[in-house]
Amino acid sequence: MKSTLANVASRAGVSLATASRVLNNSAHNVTPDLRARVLAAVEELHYVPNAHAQALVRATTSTVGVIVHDVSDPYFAEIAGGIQRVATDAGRLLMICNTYRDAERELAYIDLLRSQQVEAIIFAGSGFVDRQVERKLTAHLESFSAAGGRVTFIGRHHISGDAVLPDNIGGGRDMGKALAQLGHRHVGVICGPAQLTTTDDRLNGFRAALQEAGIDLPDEYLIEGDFSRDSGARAAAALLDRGMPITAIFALNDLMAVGALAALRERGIRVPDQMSVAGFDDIAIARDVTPTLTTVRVPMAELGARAMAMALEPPTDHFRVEQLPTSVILRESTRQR
Amino acid sequence: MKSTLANVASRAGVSLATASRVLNNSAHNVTPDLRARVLAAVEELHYVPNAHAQALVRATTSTVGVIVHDVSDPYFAEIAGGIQRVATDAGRLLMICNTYRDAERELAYIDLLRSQQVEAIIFAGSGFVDRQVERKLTAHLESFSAAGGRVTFIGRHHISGDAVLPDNIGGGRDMGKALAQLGHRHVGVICGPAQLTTTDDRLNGFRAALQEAGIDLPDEYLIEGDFSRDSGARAAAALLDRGMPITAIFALNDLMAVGALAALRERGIRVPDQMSVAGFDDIAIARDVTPTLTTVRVPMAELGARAMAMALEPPTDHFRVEQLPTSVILRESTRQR
DNA sequence: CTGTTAGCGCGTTCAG
DNA sequence: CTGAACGCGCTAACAG
Repeated sequence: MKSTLANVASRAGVSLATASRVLNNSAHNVTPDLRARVLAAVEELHYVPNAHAQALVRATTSTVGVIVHDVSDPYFAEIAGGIQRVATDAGRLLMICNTYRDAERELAYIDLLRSQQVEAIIFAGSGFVDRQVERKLTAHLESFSAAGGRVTFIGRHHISGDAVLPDNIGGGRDMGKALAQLGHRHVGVICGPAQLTTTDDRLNGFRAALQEAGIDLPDEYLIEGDFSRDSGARAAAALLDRGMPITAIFALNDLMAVGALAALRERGIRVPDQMSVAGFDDIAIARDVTPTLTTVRVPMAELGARAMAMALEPPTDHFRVEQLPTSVILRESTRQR
Repeated sequence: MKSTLANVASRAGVSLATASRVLNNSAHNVTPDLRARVLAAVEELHYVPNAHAQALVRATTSTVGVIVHDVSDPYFAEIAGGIQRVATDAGRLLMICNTYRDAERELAYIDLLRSQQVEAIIFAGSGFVDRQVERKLTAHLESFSAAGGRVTFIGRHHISGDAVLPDNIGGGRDMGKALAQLGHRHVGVICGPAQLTTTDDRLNGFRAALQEAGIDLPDEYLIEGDFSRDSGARAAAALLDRGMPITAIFALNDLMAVGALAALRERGIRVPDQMSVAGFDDIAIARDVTPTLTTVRVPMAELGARAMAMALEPPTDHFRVEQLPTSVILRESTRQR
């Protein structure tokens, strides 16, 4: 016996409409007697409404899509946690999709989520600088928004929509100031993928601060990673091989900084005595590596929570952009030069 | 203009059925001419099929539910990654739900996923020893299975269903042997929540190995944590405060071991010189903490991948149970006594 | 090869 | 206060 409203109704000896009403606490009142009979039938049949049938007839779905680069990356895991919390409180279900930084997959997921009639889509993680990609993205989202779907971005700009951003430029600048103040004049930087806006912002802020302090940041001091731990290790090694007089390494995220720490250890270079290391994000393990990692704290969970909240609020006539502050946290991996 | 099949059909000047056929590559062949017109209309209208309407009429949904304790825990993040990979390859969409170890929430999610008509539910993470809870769980799952839903468990037994298990008992035993061999005769153990089967298995295996080596494991050497990093730190501190002659601490998961490492560092106790520390799982950061962490490797991603694969295979007449091997990995945090 | 039609399970008018 | 009937968007017979 399938668990459908019709079965519940007939078992309770009432009409379909009545059964529906008691399940939805409809404005129409139902006789306590009938109500009880329906509830009993629901219990006996282990009835749960078919969400798809409901979705077909209701205006909205109460499920929201989340598109991230990779949830198993602690940065996104933290953000997802923040989103989840607010979503759960609001009775929303999450569909989490990993793009693994593939722009095409991102587009495919938008369609997929659209086909699921999600009420909102939250993008977490940096966007692509590529103009072409952004255009396609916008086109795909347009049909979604047109149908009443809400869209929110976390840490991505150059795009039309509500957004909540960590202050990447400010964070980069503050780290630049901090390292300059510590007396470092030659700093190697492990960047993220060139086409990500996050990379741009953090680096630009950092470079600006150095310039203010009269410090140059030549191109050969820069090296590209992909925000993963292992790429950080490789990049640090490569940086060392270039034989430059650097006294500090700034990785544009913590995961790469952790990799750099490992690479330095392997080569017997003591941190911070021989080389200072700094990261960005302040993921949980930043406190557990040795030495503990100096970094820029990004309020990840809060970023996620705010984005979810915005997506649930009624749309405004203009796009809202919220910026959340970042702050440098000095730990053991950096020291005065 | 809403994006529906009907609109696509009328725009292409064909019938609903024809439009449906070209979109589903139905066995029925369609004239190239008509096919092209439909495809063009799809393009212009940015049409994506309504998954709910499809679900209502199709046998199965191609989305599977995943119930975990907490995805932002690296252990589950790894497992989820493995599930995700196989799911993506098989064209399945994932709905990930966090229970935060709340048995009630777990039951609620089963109903929720059932209402979403998911084709399978995968449970990741230890079950509860509680008989009452298991009974309720089984009851909820029964109606799901009865309707053709598939169920797979990761690391949970005492329950009827297909399962893939890490060899927790064997892992515990091997670690017991290893520590005994290193000469440790007084080992403090930081356990997980008492009602989780994982805690039982790992501890029982460990205790058995110690006994074989003629080593006692008195109750005051045990302390309960909740598998989180901070609980590990607290537990280690408490263990030290008891003033016992322990020379090693075995935490039943890596996260707690990392916490213990932090607590020891804070008290100025050198690892492994003054105290050896071991964990369980081999999460990524086990290699990045200092000293690197001795642990029992659990093939987490593989666990997830196998579970997803099993859920996708046709059901058998009996429950299948696969056990994946674990192995001790000796690193720097333990040493000969 | 193509079009017409009958449901899938549910919420919601509209009469009674 | 209750029930019958319609339609959401789509697929799968069934005719033509």
